[in-house]
Amino acid sequence: MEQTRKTRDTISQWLTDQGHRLTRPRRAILAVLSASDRPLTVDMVHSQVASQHVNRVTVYRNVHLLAAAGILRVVDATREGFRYELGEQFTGHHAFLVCQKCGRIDKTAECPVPTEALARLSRRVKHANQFRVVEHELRLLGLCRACHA
Amino acid sequence: MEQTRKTRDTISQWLTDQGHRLTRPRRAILAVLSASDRPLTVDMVHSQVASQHVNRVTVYRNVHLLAAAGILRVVDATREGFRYELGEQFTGHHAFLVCQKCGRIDKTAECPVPTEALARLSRRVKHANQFRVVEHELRLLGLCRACHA
DNA sequence: CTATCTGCAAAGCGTTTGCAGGGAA
DNA sequence: TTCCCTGCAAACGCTTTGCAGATAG
Repeated sequence: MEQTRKTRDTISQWLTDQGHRLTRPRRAILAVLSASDRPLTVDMVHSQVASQHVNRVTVYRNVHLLAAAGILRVVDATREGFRYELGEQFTGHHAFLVCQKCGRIDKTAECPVPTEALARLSRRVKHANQFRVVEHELRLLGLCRACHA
Repeated sequence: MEQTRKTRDTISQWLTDQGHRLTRPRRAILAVLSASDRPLTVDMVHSQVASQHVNRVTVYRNVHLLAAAGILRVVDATREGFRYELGEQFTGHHAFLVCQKCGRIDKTAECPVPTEALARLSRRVKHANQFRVVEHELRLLGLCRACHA
């Protein structure tokens, strides 16, 4: 995939530009997250890189590092610990589908929050709460296919 | 406060109707959550009821019970464990302000997600993902007053 | 060659569970 | 009086940390 190839190069660049090394575990972890179409927990990532002799602790340390480097986005816990996915600069903006029963999280193709309505609320909370909105995250809670069967 | 009084009676009713007892710890926990204008962690609740000899474990058990009973809404983790607030039937629908630095969570007065745009997306994911949307949660991420100073 | 990174083991810490005594209805 | 609930202590499981050896650049 040229697309995938490009993304991978961009990410590598991003990493090395910040003075981080491109190690074997990091390649493996990024490959798993790049190939996934939904946020993954540390455990999910680890189960896919364990065969390549990547320690669970190394996964923990690297998702933190990658998130701090702006390559990963922390999606959030709903059981099972935090989840991680590639940042919006790689995947585009979207909402989340969170299953209230099993905790599974998927992404939607689009986000229904209108830009100007959001901007209006951002201005309001800026004044009312002295809160500076940087980004937003819409979670649609409900039941996934497996759980409402 | 007549308003507060009414809410408290409603909640008590809700509890006893489901066969649960109205105990001293439960009154204390509900009083704290009712008085708060933002979601609280177990730790926050406990620190406010500890003086009344309510054990931390009892807080854990009761927020679970109250959430299962539909009285509390689980807001979510962003460090510091899960947070709880009264259900929307008591507080109305709103969005959240989540500080990316300190983890503080506040509520907004309104939610900028338009009903029909949401309904449209719900229909779409119902077909595309076989996912049934029950409710939604909009989180505005950024910096709170204390953290951008 | 050197500073960063990894793996292993152990510590940390928030949350859950077992059990006996206590209290609401 | 009965069953639900609470408190205490211990168990659990995920996450973090210390340290010595490995490795990218």
